[in-house]
Amino acid sequence: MNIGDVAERSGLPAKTIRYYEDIGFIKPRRSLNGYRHFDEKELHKLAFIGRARSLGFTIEDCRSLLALYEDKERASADVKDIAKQNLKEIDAKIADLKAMHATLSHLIDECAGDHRPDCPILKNLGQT
Amino acid sequence: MNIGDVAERSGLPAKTIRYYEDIGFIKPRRSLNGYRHFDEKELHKLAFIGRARSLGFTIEDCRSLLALYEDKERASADVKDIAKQNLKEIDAKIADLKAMHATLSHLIDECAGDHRPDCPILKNLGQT
DNA sequence: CTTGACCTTCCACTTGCTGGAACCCTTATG
DNA sequence: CATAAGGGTTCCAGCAAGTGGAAGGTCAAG
Repeated sequence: MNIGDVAERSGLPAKTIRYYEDIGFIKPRRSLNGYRHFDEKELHKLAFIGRARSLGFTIEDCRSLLALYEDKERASADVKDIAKQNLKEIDAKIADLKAMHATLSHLIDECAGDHRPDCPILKNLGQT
Repeated sequence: MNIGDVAERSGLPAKTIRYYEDIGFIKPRRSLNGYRHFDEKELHKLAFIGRARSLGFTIEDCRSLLALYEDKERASADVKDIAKQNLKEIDAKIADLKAMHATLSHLIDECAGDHRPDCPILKNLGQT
């Protein structure tokens, strides 16, 4: 497979795949013409990374998960720890966003939103 | 005020304040020794930006909000539009994070988390 | 006089890509 | 055979929104 096929099958842009090679996730062989040549295993690995990324795992998380994935001896507890840590971060982000939501929607409700210059949103932001 | 005082009173790191000068939010005068010299107005502006940023407004949003803030003729509707757009983005982020949360906590629940190598989290990520 | 706390500038790095330029390779068509 | 389209390659730059650090100037106290 060339990079375009892998891009299509993994759902990742070709640029991203080259980037993932740069940072050492994959090491595809090269054809005589210099093109990257991917096998199923690498496609699989890229798809794995793509799914992990879409679940909010960082690149470094992916590195750990991949290592665990390829280590037949690893304990599921190690993986669970990473996932749990990730879940905690997700929870924190949700809490933050909810607080923002509350403040902002309160301000929006109070704002007349007409042509008059009086605006509680700016008033609030400007409070020293 | 020197930058340290402003940093303390605004809650922004000095580095960030210099950065905000770089991108044109403020133009503090300089003392003879080259130190930045801030007045209350600039402190106020920085605090305004800090609050807006903590509500999730981007730097570009802040630029618009500041312009509106300093324009006595502006209609509150303009401000409300920016805030509403922001709220929409917050909602979308919350929805995304909730979806991640659901998937991940489901996987975590299914994972034994012991020393055995069988792990549903990796199994799921590896599904081609 | 020296120490330590400030301040200055500038450059590099972060995260996770993305865009573009300039160029090479392959295949199909006029 | 020329050429054009549509792959591929490299490298360089940039995004947001700062953060870290080096190298150096300034100021007040002991």
